[in-house]
Amino acid sequence: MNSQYAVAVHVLSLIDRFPEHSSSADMALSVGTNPVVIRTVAGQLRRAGLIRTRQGVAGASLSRPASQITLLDVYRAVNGEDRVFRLHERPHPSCPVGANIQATLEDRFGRAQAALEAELARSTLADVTADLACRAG
Amino acid sequence: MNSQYAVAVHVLSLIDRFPEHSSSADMALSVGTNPVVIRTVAGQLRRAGLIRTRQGVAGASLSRPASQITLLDVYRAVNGEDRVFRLHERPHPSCPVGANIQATLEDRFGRAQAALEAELARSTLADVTADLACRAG
DNA sequence: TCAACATGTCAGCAGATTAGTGACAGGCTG
DNA sequence: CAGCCTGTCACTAATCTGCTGACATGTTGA
Repeated sequence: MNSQYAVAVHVLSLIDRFPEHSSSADMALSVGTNPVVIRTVAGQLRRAGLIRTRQGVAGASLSRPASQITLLDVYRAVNGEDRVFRLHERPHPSCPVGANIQATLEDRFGRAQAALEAELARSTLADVTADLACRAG
Repeated sequence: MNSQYAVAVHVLSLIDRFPEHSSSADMALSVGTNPVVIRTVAGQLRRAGLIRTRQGVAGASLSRPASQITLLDVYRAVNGEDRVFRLHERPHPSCPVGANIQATLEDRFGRAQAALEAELARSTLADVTADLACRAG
């Protein structure tokens, strides 16, 4: 898993708390990376319908309230259909184990993925920014 | 996540069901890879205390019953302390968001990781091999 | 004893992934 | 129209991934 997910949550938190400083240059300072990286992540969030941006105009805004954006939404926006666990590619079809291991693993790994996503769905962006405000004192 | 985890479960299933064909060469055939890959994964499983091997002697054996080896044990054997989600490295310490985002994400991502691991702990190697036997008919 | 074979481990390779960066087309605003 | 912004591309360097040859070391049976 690349760190784009963490960057995406960071970016959304900035847009929620400091919309007046949500240009790619400003957010790049807070995230500690290049503005192009911010614009790339913002593009994924925009295509997922989580934020609104306008070419040529600094800043971004949330498409819906922070309380209605879950960490699962962000995960899907950044990760697409990728799963946490990967299968090996070429198990031997003539071996009783090799012939069936992929289906079995897909089942078990799928349950783990579902548990992960269910937990992500329990946190919203509002929870995150409330937590940030609490920590900032 | 690399596919070593899937390979590790495959290897353990082979050792459980066909211990007489658990040389690195035989298992490499079933997994569809090079024997060195099998020996590397087997080394991780051995260091984690899940299997026993002897240098110079073909084959491996489980260190304890398959019903007492969970998929979480295998995950930890192969993955060490690595977590599914990565944080970005250099958030800005002077920004209220940047200064606290890592702690917040560590908390939320940690819960998701815990949910994932709890689900993995619910499956044992015995469950996997039973499933394989069922599918093989 | 020794030939044959096995494991354990390392080094190196090619291809994919990751993060960062410069460049620039195109849009907005005063 | 000057200046600034976003969206996107191409390129680089570093890292990761899977595979493979090589070889030291241990075991076994003749």
